[in-house]
Amino acid sequence: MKSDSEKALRSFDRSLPMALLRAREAVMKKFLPSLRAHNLSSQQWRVIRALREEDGQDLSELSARCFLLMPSLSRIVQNLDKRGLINRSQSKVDNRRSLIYLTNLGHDLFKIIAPKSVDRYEYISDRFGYGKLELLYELLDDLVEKLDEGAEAND
Amino acid sequence: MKSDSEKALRSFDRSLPMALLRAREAVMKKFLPSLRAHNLSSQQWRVIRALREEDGQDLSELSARCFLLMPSLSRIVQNLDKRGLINRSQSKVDNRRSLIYLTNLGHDLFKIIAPKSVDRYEYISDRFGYGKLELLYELLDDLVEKLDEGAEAND
DNA sequence: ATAATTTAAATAACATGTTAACCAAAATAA
DNA sequence: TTATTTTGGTTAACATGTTATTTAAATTAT
Repeated sequence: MKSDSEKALRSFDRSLPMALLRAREAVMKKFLPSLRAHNLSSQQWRVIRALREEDGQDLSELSARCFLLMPSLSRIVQNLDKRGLINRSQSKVDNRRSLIYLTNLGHDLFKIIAPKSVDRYEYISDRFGYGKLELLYELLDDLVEKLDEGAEAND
Repeated sequence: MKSDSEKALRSFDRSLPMALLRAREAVMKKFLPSLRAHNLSSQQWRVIRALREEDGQDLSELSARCFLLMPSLSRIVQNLDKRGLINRSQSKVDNRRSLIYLTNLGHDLFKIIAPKSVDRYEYISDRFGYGKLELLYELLDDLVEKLDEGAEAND
């Protein structure tokens, strides 16, 4: 005998966060070893990629682009700095900001790893189908858009 | 002037792991406060839900169902045990296993929170569309299936 | 110009993710 | 049976996720 709330609650298999998490794991699974071979986490890789797209971002910009919270990013940047993969320099116009730049070493590492990422996407595209992959992107973007715009009114 | 590998590498906006992560955050955003109000993390909630579906699972079963690694699960179970939300009892047939059961307190907490989860799904279904939600589930399942079956040969 | 507020970033504290090492119980091999 | 291997679970160590707190610099208000 089940209560109303229990009856309506989705089973585990139909949990959307779990489904998204599982998909993410499956996608990254074969790529992570390429990162680990260079002692990089997926988050550190995100930062390097973001800097490769636009060098000299401050932490707030990086935080938004990499989808990392400031405390995490702060530690990650310290780590990459110690390893010589990035440089920090203080902004001339705002002493609070520090601007982050990829070093030559960072660029070199990017060039080594990037092809592995390309390979992985090709594999996924082959396996899953290019059309379905594009459809998935659209659905995910649309979902975020719909939920975010609904949230604005409440925040 | 860009190298071949850089040319082909997807931009940040087209990173599948990031898109999945963003979607997951958007989906959970409005539900997390309901958990935090009872000092529960989403992972702890997953364990409680799994036990509600089948009481008396061992840690390995829970690990697979909740998509949590053993070390994480081990700590989570210790935490929930200390708080009186679950019970542990050693298996009679295998002294290595400990079986986990929801306490009455655990069941009560479930009954309080579950309706919030139901509400959230209704909201998402309304906003995003039921058909698109089902399509998204199908695509995610299919993606995992395709990638996992390809992986078996390599592992 | 001074005070109050906001903002960028760092730190603290604790939970989780992740790999490796470890231990004891169980299964298998010899 | 005894030795070896496998398995269930814990712990260690370190990176990250998350909320709250803190500091200094910038902005705004008075």
